[in-house]
Amino acid sequence: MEKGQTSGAKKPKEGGAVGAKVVEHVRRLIEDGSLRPGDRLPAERDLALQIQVSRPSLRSGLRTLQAMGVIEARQGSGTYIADGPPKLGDGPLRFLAALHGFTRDEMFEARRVLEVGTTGLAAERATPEHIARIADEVTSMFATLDDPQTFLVHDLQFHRAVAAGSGNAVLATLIDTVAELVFEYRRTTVERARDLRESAELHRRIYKAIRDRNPDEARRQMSDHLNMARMAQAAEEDPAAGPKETALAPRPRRKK
Amino acid sequence: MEKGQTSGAKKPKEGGAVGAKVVEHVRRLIEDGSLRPGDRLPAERDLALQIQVSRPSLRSGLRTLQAMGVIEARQGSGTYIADGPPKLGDGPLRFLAALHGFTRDEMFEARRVLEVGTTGLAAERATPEHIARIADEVTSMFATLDDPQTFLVHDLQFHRAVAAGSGNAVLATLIDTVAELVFEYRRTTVERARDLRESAELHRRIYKAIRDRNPDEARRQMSDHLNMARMAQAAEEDPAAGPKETALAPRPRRKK
DNA sequence: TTTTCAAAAAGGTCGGACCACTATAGACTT
DNA sequence: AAGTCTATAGTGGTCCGACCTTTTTGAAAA
Repeated sequence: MEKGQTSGAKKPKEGGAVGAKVVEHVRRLIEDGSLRPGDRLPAERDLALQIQVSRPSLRSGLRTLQAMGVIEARQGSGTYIADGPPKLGDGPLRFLAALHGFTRDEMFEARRVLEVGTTGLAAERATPEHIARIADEVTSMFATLDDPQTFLVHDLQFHRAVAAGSGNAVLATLIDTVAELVFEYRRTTVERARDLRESAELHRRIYKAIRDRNPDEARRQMSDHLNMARMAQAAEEDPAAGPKETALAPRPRRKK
Repeated sequence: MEKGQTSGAKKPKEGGAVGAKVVEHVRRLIEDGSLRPGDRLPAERDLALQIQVSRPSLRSGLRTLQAMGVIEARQGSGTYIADGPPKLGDGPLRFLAALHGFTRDEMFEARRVLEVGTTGLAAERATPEHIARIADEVTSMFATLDDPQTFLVHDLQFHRAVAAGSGNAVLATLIDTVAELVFEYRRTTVERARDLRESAELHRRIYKAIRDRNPDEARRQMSDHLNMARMAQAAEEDPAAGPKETALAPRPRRKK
């Protein structure tokens, strides 16, 4: 009470989240079409004035939007609405995996549920362009059998291409989120992989089923592939034997 | 260059994101077991010292974690690691829906792929406790046929309970994310609903199939239910006739 | 016309001060 | 002594203003 204040401190508008106000404002701009992917937002100093919040609070809200993958800030240039393919940041799932001890098997099972259904849809609806892209990835996989890291990239791209072939962006986004996490993890073990050729062959069969417009076969092949991949990864992790509690999150070490 | 600086300004450690440093630090604490759900983080001022960043930067990182649903800040008390059920904030998907124009049909299709597979798993593995909870929700639905809003809550709870019955937390999280968005939207139209009784009946059939350990039947019933729900919502939106481009995201109004 | 470079613009970071809410220890009442 | 109330310390929330780094851009120079 005795010390003076450098400048002014206003009254707190509502109770809590001024940052939320920013998110809400931007959401409205997007939902009513004023902002579209690729557009640039007003400068922070200007936007702060428009929304009637301070710049720190504005930045707080923008940071939230950034974490959600909605906007992208480029220093010196501006802040832009994300325009790439829909992306549900891999961060969240990764944290959830660490927090709740998601196991590798759970991740693969989730992929199986997602991708089996989606692959069936792709077999029904994929356009020739989609099918061509899927074929390209299969070819690339066969071409990189001796380079596990690159092989893995094309593996992921293959699954992305199939998901795109389903024509359902929601499913494609979900698959991408889960698959990316699995692949990121596998990147560290793939060097010990066996049977890259067999893996490529299984992908080829999925491709053929989609090309032949055979949803049931496509589903079956995708299911087989993911089961195989799950076991392969288990073997890579524990070359010895019995894979058991191998989780993405580590042992529960408690301090208290 | 000519004006004095109030206080100090350090050299920029690395290139860019100091906030990312915070996220990374917390991630490590979680992944190595030092922080577990429900734990309290050190006070911002202390944590900032530990990580060697300023408090604003620390808060920036914490805001990111908050957006990901990893932490929860309680004013006057502290910042805590989220402990509830895994939650992949609905925010992101909602924005993606607005940005990329996800349609209602796409959302329902994603749910169908996710929930049909998951329901099959639930029919195989649900414990008696899980089954009891599913039964409770069905009962509640029949008890609230005259209160659409409450009915809807139990509808959502039913699907959550089924997902929990699958024993797969990853799938449960994904379903929750998508379903919540769909329900949030439907909350605005459900007042015009017809046939709440028929909807309850369909849920009861899913429950029975799970109880009877009949995965195929459970899958079939869930698929039917979601198809029916999709059409029902279309009717609620457009009581007149032909449901067409009704999307979660609005018309593309462009300024330029 | 092309190249160069310095100013402007925009996001990133920082320190400090103050506000609002919570929880708790100590004082007061009973 | 037990219960209640209140002052206070602690913690997150907000704001300001200044400065840094990067990008962009337009004018000057070649």
